[in-house]
Amino acid sequence: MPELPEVETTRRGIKPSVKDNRIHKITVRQKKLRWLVPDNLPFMLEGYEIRQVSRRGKYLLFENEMGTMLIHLGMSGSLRIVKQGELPRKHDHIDFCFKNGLILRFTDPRKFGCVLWQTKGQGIHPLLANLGPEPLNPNFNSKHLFLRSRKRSVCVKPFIMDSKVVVGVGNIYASEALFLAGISPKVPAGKVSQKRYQRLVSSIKIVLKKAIQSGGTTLRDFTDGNGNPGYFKQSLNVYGRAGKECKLCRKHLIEIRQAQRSTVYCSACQR
DNA sequence: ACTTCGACCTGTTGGC
DNA sequence: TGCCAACAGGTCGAAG
Repeated sequence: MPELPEVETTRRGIKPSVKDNRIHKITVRQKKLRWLVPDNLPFMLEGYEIRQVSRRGKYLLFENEMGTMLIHLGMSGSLRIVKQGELPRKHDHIDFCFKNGLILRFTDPRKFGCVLWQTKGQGIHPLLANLGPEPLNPNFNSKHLFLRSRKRSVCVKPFIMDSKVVVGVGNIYASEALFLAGISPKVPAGKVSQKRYQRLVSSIKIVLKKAIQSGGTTLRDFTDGNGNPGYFKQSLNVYGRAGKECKLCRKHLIEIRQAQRSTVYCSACQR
């Protein structure tokens, strides 16, 4: 479900209901997620206020005086604010009940997401330790991509989807950014010039910013934490449009598979 | 150090 | 209409 724009949209949606509010009670109905939900989670969160709601890549970070809870939404996860009394459905795995009467509800049919805890003073969490730069930060630039890609034979699309290279660029926005940059997803990362990486960096930033402004991409059921869908789907040029006409040259868009993921691109506009 | 691939799950879709 | 394989917004960790 979520790439960076959807995670960021979720963060902005839930933050007003969560930040500076005190957790009263946590209910874990399913602790078998990608990793087991730690048993000490209630002990670390109940009775404390959430001081900050931030994001690193696709991880949402909830900070209190004891440490930080990490939530990843995987492929099908979501977080939303519900009113007290709203009954949990089949895949509603965790409720964070706040003193203000609202509930932060974690849902994840496929259970690829995770909810973890990092105690303050224990250093950086291993899952965050080797992440690349944030794509919207200045340290994500053409020099970074150029240097990291030298002598890499992997194709440029899976390369920019590697979270050690840059975080937050998933299958939708990698495809879209490569289209905007006019770069074929099949080019080996190590053969792309720094000049072309400059175009790619700009495209990634533009696509992500625009998607965030649109409230993310709702393909099936993504909403922002308060039930509102995202409107970026109508801006997609290639993702989900295999066989349709390229919006620039009207040639039919091609679909291939790279690293077990589908890639759609225009063989005329992307070289 | 890099590359490839299986694994983790459930729900939806498309072809027959 | 029904069945079943293929596929879906992610990414870790093992094996080569």
